[in-house]
Amino acid sequence: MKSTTQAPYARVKHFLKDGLASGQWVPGDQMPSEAELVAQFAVSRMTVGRALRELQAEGLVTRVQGVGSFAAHLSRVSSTLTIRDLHDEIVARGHTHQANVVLSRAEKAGASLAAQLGLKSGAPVFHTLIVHSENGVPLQCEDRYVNPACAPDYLQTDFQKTTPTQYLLTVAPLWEAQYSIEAGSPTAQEAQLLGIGAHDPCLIVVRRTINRGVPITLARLVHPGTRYQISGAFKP
Amino acid sequence: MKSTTQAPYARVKHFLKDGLASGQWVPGDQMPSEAELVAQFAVSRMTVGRALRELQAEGLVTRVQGVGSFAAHLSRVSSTLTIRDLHDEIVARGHTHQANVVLSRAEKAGASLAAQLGLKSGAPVFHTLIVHSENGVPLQCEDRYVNPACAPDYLQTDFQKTTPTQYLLTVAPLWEAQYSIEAGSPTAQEAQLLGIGAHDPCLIVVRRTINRGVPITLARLVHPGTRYQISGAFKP
DNA sequence: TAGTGGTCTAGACCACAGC
DNA sequence: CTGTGGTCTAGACCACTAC
Repeated sequence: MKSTTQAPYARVKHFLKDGLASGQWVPGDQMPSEAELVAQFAVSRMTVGRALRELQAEGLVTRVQGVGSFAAHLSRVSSTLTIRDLHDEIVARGHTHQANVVLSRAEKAGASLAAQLGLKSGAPVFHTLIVHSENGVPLQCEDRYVNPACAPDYLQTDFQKTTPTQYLLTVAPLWEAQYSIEAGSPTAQEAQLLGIGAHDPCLIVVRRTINRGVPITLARLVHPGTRYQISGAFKP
Repeated sequence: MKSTTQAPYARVKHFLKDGLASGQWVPGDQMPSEAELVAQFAVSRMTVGRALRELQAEGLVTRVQGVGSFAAHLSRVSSTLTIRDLHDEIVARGHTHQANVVLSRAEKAGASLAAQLGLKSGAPVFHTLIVHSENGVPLQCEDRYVNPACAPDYLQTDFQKTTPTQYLLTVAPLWEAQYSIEAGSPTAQEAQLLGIGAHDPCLIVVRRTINRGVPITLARLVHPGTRYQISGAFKP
């Protein structure tokens, strides 16, 4: 497929996208029906159907069976937030990554933690505290609890070579995650480990990962506000 | 389509998803070819093609023409970050939203700002500073610059009723955005407007919006760390 | 050459909404 | 009833990769 000769479904898709971008159809407007597009572009219904289905998946079009296709209301603009493994992220920048394992042991879960990992209060959990550095500068303090049932060999991992995220992806593909991102102050220990002041702003990501309904891990990732940011783009 | 009787393409898709979730295919493994799935499920190639194409769009499968389909490496886990309009977000929680317009005027753009908005240095830009409150509590300080060419009537908007985001969506659908999220301290003015201490951690989102290659607006959104967080989920 | 994915067609049946 | 989208089929041609 040459770049100058797009596939028919792509031509239909771009035609509709252009119309949306130029305001030809404003949110709520009814868009051409599949039959109209079939006639206009002299293609089969499968082809225009694919174009519309992909636009729907991208959130640009709303379709209702028996009614029609409509320009979507874009009051919610969704972007793609990519949570990369920190090791990959650092290496991709051409820098060196170093992990300092502060703590790695089994503990008894408190009530709150047990609830979040789907365990009974007092059940054993794995706990690691690792400081990740980029070119020697502390970038993230990773405080993580792991459900032993999902990763019995977790504590035997050499976290200097394999990040917990990488290891956990091998034992259980990541199929569901809840996260929250907020700004806050580090704990006294975190401030010391990261080499920052007790009141320096930090970007804190809390992430809970679940595989097939079973909670795997709960992580609190603390980053110095001056050294780390999350960035991304929204491109329809 | 009954919930107990899935569409064929969905059955194929779930079969492959289950296999990936259970580790039947680990990242890098070759998955069944279209022809094999056609035989196994007794469906047409279009149907298995759709299943595989959607899995590819979800980032779970990598496909290479002439080679095959493979379980994707999930080192990058992408989630969907939804940037909702703050007004909608507050109203959705059943709370009241109030906007306090601190500043609304035209200014001359400095070099850096002009560059980011694609203007000449010294060209006029619209500048608004609005404090958004939820149930009377300041939640966001919105410092925004707007390209006058894209929204000539911007300053005539009643920001008590319509947020800048809502207005800008009407004059130009949002087609591209770059954002960064970081933790930092507020400026002295922001601290005062938000009613927080000068060193309280804040979640700062900087967003630049572009429509059809033309920069529309640049916004700095400062939120008190104790009152605001971004949350979301990753669900394949 | 054989196997893979990428795409298209022409028609079909169904479910649903509105008149 | 008509018009809409939701889905499927059976076969086809092409481009690419590997051998």
